[in-house]
Amino acid sequence: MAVPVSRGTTVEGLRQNAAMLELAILGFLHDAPLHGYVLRRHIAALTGHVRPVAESTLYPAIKRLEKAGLLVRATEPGAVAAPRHVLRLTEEGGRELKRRLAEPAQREITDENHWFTLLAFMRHLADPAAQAAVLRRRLAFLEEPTSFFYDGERPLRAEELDDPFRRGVLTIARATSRAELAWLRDTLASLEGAARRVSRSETS
Amino acid sequence: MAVPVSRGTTVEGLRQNAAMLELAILGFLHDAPLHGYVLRRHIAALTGHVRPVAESTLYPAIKRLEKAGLLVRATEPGAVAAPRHVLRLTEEGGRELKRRLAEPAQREITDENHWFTLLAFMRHLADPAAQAAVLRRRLAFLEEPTSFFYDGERPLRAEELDDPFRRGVLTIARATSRAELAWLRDTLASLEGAARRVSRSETS
DNA sequence: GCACAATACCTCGCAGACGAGGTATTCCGC
DNA sequence: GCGGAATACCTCGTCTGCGAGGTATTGTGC
Repeated sequence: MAVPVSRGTTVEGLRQNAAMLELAILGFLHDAPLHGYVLRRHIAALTGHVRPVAESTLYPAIKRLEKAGLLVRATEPGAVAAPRHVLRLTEEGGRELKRRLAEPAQREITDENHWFTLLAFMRHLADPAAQAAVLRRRLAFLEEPTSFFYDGERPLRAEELDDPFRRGVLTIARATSRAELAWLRDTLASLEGAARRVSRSETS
Repeated sequence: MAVPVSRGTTVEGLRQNAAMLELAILGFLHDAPLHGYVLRRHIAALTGHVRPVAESTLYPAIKRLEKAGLLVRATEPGAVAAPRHVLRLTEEGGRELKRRLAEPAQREITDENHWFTLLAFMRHLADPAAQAAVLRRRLAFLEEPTSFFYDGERPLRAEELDDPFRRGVLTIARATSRAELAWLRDTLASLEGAARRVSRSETS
């Protein structure tokens, strides 16, 4: 099974959900300055169907990022209603976004919700070699032989289960894994091609 | 887009992650009495590769369930080390498990992590009609045309995206969805057969 | 015979999630 | 001319998540 059940479990520090939300905020603001209400709708579109974000979670998150100097607010007269706080990424905010995209916590790699959020903004990490490095971490995770159900140490396969619901979990997970592995290998190949072209043009 | 951005966001009340952990505890204890340490390894095997659970989250959760009368402890001399607290589901705990399996919060239906946990213990909800009702909720969710990325109101398809990473998200999500829809329809058909057999034998 | 890992459980404190509630403005239907 | 919805933001209190740390016992390698 090789499931580590020792101190700490993750080295990565607290705030796993917060990290995902903050990444989405930074990612959307990298495209264009937005005010909170529109940002909320963007986030609802991205992850809301799976995992809704409450207003009372979003607004404090914006404040945290402002306090950390990653974004600034400009109050504008409301176009249609109350005055709006237009949020703009600072240079430090842009750097932090790239750092978070390049060095995601392990949970960001393993949890599909987090991983999809990471992928949604991965293009902002302009360097193809750095992008490939992150995809390779996901590839390594998917290549580990893990199941959800075990007979002692041995992972069980769908065919070995009587329970139709547990069999469903494994069937679905396997289909996802197959599709993602194919996509990962394709995309890694083209990123590695791009990385070679970049390094060639730099040395010439 | 039809993403509701109004009061509340979810009616279901707090404790979404807690609900998932508690379900896993109740579900494992329904099979057999366990002590905390073994329970922790079971949970690590089930969801730990994706989303590890810290000791300092598990033990308080056990206490909550004990306080709520859903499980009882019996202290046993440690077989190999310190004394162990063997946890056993109460009758009320068994009923609560079934209630949670039959009436999951919406997040339990939409978030894959939660949904897989629900499926892992769905067999404890012995009634095939009740099981089918839960699967139908997931089916309805998957049949809604939702994307992660939009052009205004219109959901974008993988082919329309330039960004290879966002295209990946949609490709993977589509593969998952296809596999799950096939499994859901199969399983619903056989559950509905089982439900008919049950009701026939009850009336005869 | 001594350190170290594994077993087995616990508390504390900080920070985050979010429902409930509040405020103010504008637009639309009637 | 008024009620309701949408826009736009905010605070408060409660509960939860979890890293850091603590305690005690048994088994294993050197």
